[in-house]
Amino acid sequence: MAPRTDLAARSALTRRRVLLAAVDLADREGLAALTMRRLAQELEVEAMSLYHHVANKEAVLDGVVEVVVGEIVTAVAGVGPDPAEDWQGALRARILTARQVLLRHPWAPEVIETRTAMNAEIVGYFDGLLGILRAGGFSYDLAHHGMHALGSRALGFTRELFSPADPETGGAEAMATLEQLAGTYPHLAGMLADTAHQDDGVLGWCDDQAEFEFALDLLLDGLDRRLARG
Amino acid sequence: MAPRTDLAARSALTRRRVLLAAVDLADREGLAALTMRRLAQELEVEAMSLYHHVANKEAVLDGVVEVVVGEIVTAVAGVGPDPAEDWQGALRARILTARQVLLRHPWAPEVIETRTAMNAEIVGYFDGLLGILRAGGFSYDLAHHGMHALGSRALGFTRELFSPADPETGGAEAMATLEQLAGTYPHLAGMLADTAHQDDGVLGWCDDQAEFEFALDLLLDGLDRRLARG
DNA sequence: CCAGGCTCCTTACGCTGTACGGGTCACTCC
DNA sequence: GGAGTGACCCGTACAGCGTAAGGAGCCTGG
Repeated sequence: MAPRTDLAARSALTRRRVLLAAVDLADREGLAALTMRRLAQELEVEAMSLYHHVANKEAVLDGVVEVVVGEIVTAVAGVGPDPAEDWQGALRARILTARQVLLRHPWAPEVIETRTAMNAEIVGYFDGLLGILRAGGFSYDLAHHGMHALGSRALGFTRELFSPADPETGGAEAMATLEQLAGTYPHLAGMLADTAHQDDGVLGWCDDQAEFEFALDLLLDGLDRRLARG
Repeated sequence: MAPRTDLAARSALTRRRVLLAAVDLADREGLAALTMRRLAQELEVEAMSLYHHVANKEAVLDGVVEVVVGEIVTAVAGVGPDPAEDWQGALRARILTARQVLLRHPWAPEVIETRTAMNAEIVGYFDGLLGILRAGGFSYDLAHHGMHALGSRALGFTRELFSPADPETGGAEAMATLEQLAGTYPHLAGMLADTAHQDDGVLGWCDDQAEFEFALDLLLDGLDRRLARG
């Protein structure tokens, strides 16, 4: 029964549409909600229908990374100074732009880190970064080391260790366990006491953006010295 | 039926025994094999019995991190020079020792990065690192930035982006896709050509240990300059 | 002696990814 | 024009996951 004239209305599934829906779903409801059934539901389709456009769930995850990195590639196009004159500035601008994109997809780092193969978008992005270093006078060897040293930071993210799921109560919680153990952890207690009065007090004192830039500049400076050293 | 005199023989389940078995299982068969049923089977027990010693699977994962970091804490005890005289050497020695421990548990980084709360072992380890920086003359503020900059490297690991599951064929595979796209990715192609003749050729040219130390020294040097700068 | 509480087991539920076997459409080619 | 062909989608089913609920045997304290 049920005349399926709605086929056109649903405008036909494509790999692209599946992947965009997956990104959208993860953005709205988190990575855990990204299941094949839920994704299919989002596209008003049955789960098994997805398998005609993607090989399996891994392929979906590969695909969403492709989409997100595509966003990055688009966003970084043309930003920053001329690398031949200021490679540090050029690299810095690109990486901070990439970070802005990833802040819109907080689930993406977790997915990216579980990928084992590159895709065209990623390779292209890295090739661009490498081009900046080369324009700045880097040897292939030093550039290679530099890219490794940047690691995931090159894509604009670093995974914070033990960041509480709920920053609201998480900070206070960590604070409490720390205070009651101040005797056994003198240095942490000291650091806490030192920074407590200059900020709001809880572990929310860590400014992600500032820490990211601090570490990035540390690395860029270090690379610059290696470059000057020859 | 089945007289259960074997209770003593199985020497009674404890939280500790569960966690050690979990670490052992992950070491032997990988993280994917670490399921509640499989773990129970390892301990010659039914899955639900585990829940009398651990709250749930998350608690198991918290626990294995605790065990692994415990190994690290034991391993780093007393290694390296006196931090008051050589904080860089002291920090370096500790971190490289931690790395050795984690190389024995290749699945651990993935678990560690998904934890949201600290445990006593971790806090203790970090307090020790902080102590080294303080002995080296760091302000609490700079030490804090430094710890963030080190990130997971402080525990001896960094997650490589897109490292192939099978390094054997993975490198050659990446190589192949790269070669055929040399035109569109000139810098990567150039780097490949440059390094190909000085090593075995495939992407196995990346020496993890060397890259880790390069980046670590970059950061330590950078911190030293910030320290000297005041 | 026996009540209570650990420990452990059995069963079952809802969820996951996905293999398999269709059914229905748009199109192509004789 | 009618038959075939392939793309697309669905329904059902299975094995495996984490874990809630309840029951059985043993150890210990009153």
